[in-house]
Amino acid sequence: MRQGRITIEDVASAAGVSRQTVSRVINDSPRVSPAAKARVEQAIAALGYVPSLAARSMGGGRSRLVLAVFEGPPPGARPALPLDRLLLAGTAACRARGYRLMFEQLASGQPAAEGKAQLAATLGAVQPDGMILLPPLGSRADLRALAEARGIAADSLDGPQGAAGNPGEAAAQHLIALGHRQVGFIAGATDPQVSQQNLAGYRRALARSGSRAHRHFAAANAPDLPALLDLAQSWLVPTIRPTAIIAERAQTALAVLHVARTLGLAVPRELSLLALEDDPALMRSQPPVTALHEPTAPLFAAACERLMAARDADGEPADEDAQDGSARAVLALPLMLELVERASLARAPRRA
Amino acid sequence: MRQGRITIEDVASAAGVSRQTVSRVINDSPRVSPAAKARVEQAIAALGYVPSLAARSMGGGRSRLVLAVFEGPPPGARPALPLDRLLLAGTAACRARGYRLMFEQLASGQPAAEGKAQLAATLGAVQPDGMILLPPLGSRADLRALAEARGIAADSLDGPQGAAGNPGEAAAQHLIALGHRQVGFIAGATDPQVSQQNLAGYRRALARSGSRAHRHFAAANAPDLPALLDLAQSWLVPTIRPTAIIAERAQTALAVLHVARTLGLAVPRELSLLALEDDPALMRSQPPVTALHEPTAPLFAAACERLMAARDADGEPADEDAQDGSARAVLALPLMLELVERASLARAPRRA
DNA sequence: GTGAAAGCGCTAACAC
DNA sequence: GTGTTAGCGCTTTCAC
Repeated sequence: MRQGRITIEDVASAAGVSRQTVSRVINDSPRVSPAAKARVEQAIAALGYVPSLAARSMGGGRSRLVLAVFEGPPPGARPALPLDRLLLAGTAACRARGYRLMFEQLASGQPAAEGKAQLAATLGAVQPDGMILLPPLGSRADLRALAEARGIAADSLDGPQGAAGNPGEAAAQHLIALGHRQVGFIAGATDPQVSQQNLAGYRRALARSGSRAHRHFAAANAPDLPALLDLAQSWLVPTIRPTAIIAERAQTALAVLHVARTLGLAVPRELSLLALEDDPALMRSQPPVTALHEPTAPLFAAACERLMAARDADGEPADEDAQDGSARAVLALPLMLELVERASLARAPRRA
Repeated sequence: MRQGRITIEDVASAAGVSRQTVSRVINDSPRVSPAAKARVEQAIAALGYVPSLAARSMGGGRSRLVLAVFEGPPPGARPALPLDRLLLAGTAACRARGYRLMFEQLASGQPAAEGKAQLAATLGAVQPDGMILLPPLGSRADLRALAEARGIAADSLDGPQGAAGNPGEAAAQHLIALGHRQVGFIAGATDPQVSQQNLAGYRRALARSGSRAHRHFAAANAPDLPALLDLAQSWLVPTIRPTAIIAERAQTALAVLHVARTLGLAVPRELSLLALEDDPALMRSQPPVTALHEPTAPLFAAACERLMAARDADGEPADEDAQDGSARAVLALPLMLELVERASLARAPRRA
């Protein structure tokens, strides 16, 4: 049993009011006289009172908890999600509104039914006010139903609809719009499925534009550094070479950049570079490399916000973040992608 | 208010017992007749009953929550901690015992008093059963005191004592023990302070051995890829060159490996390579690169275990993880470091 | 072995 | 505006 935990009752008697009034103050209900409010607030500060989450949850039916559900990585592999950033962004967003974030990991290989059972147990135990299905769980209607049955709001990063786009396709389109025909693509995403989709999207975009570059300048697998350098070399040395390259990984883009510089190819004048993953290192390279990626962490924070706002049914959103010098733009339709414009993109040179 | 939430009462009446008996079953207390236990368990399964965390917390004074406290990264920087792995390992460890993990981020630049106040508020609200101070917070006695005052067990990755070692020094010693004199070091850790310490440790070890290599083969800052390749080149081409190189980052080790191969230097026969960070990519390189690092995630999971075991005061530890082919060894004194032995280390060649 | 009673700290619904 | 009364779903303590 907790030691001399100070409760709402202590505050009440210290302030000479009933505990209900104290409750009203901490929930800033409008119907409290300024005088009483002041006394209560002072007592709270003096005693260092903090309301218990568990008690509030029991009493009021609101747990002030948001549950983030994700699919764990297959054993030995790295997670496909930037969990560290999600954790940072999510806890911050929740804190700002007095909520707390909890993560639930569903085993990856697991049959759907098992994951469902596990989630059901967690929802029952934790009783979060809201649940966020992280990719690729956003499409799991069964999990959504689970929440709905319990009166728990569910959301995902794709927004309520689930209209995620294809980064590979968008990137290719963007480059094509800049006049490029010879556009290369180097895969390497953590999740091979994601790579598949990006590659397919890239191919579609190029085919639509009438280019055939995707037959020569598409690398499907994730080579290690030596292979990567060789690959870039083999693409960039010949006269007929890509004028733009899309790299799924930031590291890959950096490696290509290195090769280009070695060969005396000017970036972006003679070669445009676009990464499908953002990373601080892209900012510090020479020149800084532009990235087009799904802004997972911000989307996650936004989802947290949505859930909390829905519960609280009030307006005031939390604070927003600062800038870092790169130009950022969220691409319009058909997808939620962020283009972090730096200095590695240019119109295609006259003769490719 | 939650819909038709099924409670312990529902289970009790379904099983024809008092709710007390149900409580005994879910807490597996010994004093329940097998018959009653069976009926209750069946009712639980039939109804899909899950005890509410909040209610248990209120009733019993145990929240079954573990709080992990970490210092957030400075804005724009990446976290020094492998938060993603911590999240994975921690949630798994806690799950296994029916606990849940929560993270608390203390702003990095923040004055100590503010962080303390924030943590105090969180401890009050969440009332975790245990708290883990992640590096470098493990040394903050004030935060520990906060927990103690509330009867909350505190722990950190260094163990109760705080006897962390110096990976840079240990790595250098290990290589020296293998006969190397010309040992190089390339920094690049996320946290510059960590780099400083590793570098210092490396210098100490070399100085002790009488080598002067640290005057020529120590790179203090984290160069980008091109600079890195140049650096490796400049070290490895001359006749007097390192026979072993320590790299703080896995990526760095890989880059050096590439340069060595380009130059026709056999790894590990002519050049040993040791990374101070582990990464799946090290496993897949040619040859696989050995790593010596603080096994943060396992240590974290162990800390969770310790806290939960202390609370539960029972013996049974949770399941342990599997292997992946690399040989692992936890170095004895004076530090908690894990040597993931792969194939990039050998005794120094006859003439350096 | 089992049950009845009390209480954990809070909020919702009503009084006043 | 403020206080009073009920619970929320569990565990504890103590009877039986």
